Amino acid sequence: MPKAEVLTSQETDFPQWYQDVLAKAELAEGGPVRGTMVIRPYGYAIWERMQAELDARIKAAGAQNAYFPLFIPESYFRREAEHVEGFSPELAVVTHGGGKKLEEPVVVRPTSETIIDSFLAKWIQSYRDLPLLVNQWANVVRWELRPRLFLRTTEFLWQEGHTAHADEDDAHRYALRILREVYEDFMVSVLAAPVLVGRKTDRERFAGAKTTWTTEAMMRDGKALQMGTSHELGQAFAKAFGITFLDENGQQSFAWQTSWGASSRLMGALIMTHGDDAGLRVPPRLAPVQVVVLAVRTEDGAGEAASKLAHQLKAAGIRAELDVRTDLSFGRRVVNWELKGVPARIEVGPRDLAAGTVVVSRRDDTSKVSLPLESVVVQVADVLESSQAALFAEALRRREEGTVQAASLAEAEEAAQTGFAVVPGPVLAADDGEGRLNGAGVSVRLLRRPDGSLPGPEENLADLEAVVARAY
RNA sequence: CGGGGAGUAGCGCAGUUGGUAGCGCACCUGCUUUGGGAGCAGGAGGCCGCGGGUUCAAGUCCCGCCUCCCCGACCA
Repeated sequence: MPKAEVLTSQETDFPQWYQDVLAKAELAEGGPVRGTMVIRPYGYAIWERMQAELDARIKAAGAQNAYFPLFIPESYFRREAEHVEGFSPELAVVTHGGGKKLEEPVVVRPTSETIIDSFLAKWIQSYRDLPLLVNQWANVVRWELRPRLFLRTTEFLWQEGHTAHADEDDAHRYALRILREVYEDFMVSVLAAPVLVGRKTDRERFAGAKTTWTTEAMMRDGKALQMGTSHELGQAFAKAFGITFLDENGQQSFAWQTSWGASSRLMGALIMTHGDDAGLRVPPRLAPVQVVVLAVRTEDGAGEAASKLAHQLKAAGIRAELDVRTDLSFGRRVVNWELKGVPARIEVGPRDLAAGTVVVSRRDDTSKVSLPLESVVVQVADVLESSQAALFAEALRRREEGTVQAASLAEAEEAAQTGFAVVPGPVLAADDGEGRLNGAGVSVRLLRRPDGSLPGPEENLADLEAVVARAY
């Protein structure tokens, strides 16, 4: 039983490694139409865990789920100039239905501001109706020129929140609340991804937004990935769709709005933040399977003991799965569970049982330890928490080691070949620094204050610093 | 749309001067195995991208078309 490379190594060819993980961990594959994606059961189980964790936070922030149509009249898009300009090139448009040419073409939603706002306009009459906070889980379509599974697909899954507020300050505070309490918290405490938070430059802003706030993380190849964004839309959409209300003084006003989203791209973030040359590594708080109990053999009571242990783990609230497929070799099964990134594996065999122990193996650091059978249920919970913390710490260290201070554009461009560069605002502001970086394949991921805190929506570039990188 | 590749078994690939379609992995059956991708034996699986042409004969040569992948511009 020779030990061969299971995957293309990250160092050899990172994109190929990514593809290998998708296939071998049975996460996803391409569909027959270019840019479409089939999410396989194990991949979807992880996505459902992401949804559950995000959804709980969204609801805690006061938003309610609703559902709006997939099809949007084409004319709706033309009502907001910047929005239509940004999205026109990537719209999928239905021109025929029921065997006949449609009177007005119908757009397959690329995002739902226009359709949702047209209903908010009907639902909002009074300041008492505000804030109005809705979210939907949906698929959207953007006709992408160069798709990559999970990272950039023509059809993708996401949640999109849309809110209306009585004044600008309330909208501003809510956009930041979503950024912090939904996105940052999920990414840090569940996904174990040390994200940076900041403001987008005008160039990187959402089409139609006044201000875009973002969460960005460094992938293992040093590139940046935008993970969740929260937009302050001002009153532009309210004016385009007629979202007005009477305030306390009986004055007619336009609502102030936000929209915010995080997508199945988070699956790509998971893979590229934690995956290694043995496959995926899923943080325990996210993992649909936290512990696999693997019966080495079924003889001498090992099968029964493994089954009993799996039940005890489930009863203790741990997401456990039993593997008694002894028609497959031990090594084969171990490799498969490692590819899928299950955080902990408990091996139960006759040899262990004779000693009253089991072997607990951690996916994050590959360590193995023999523990007493009676106490393993309690101890494995500690192992899971420890593993969660270790994955975050490892990703944070990687980002810190891969980030350099750059005093010039040339230094920034150089550093961005392998990681992040922090550039003083004045350096970026002079001579269209951002445009010149873009020309070199480097983009401004976010702006923040030099002390790392979030700037105000209007704070000047000269007083801020930028994190720049190559990005997905 | 510009530049570069590739279409042959589920996946990855080979196929010579044209001459009956092959290899590895995966799959099925049986036996032996199982503490880090098991071994042996037997077996199943093909519109060789599509259309035309040359030829006694085309995966192979010629013409046309289609699709996919990689690198750039757009982007969650």
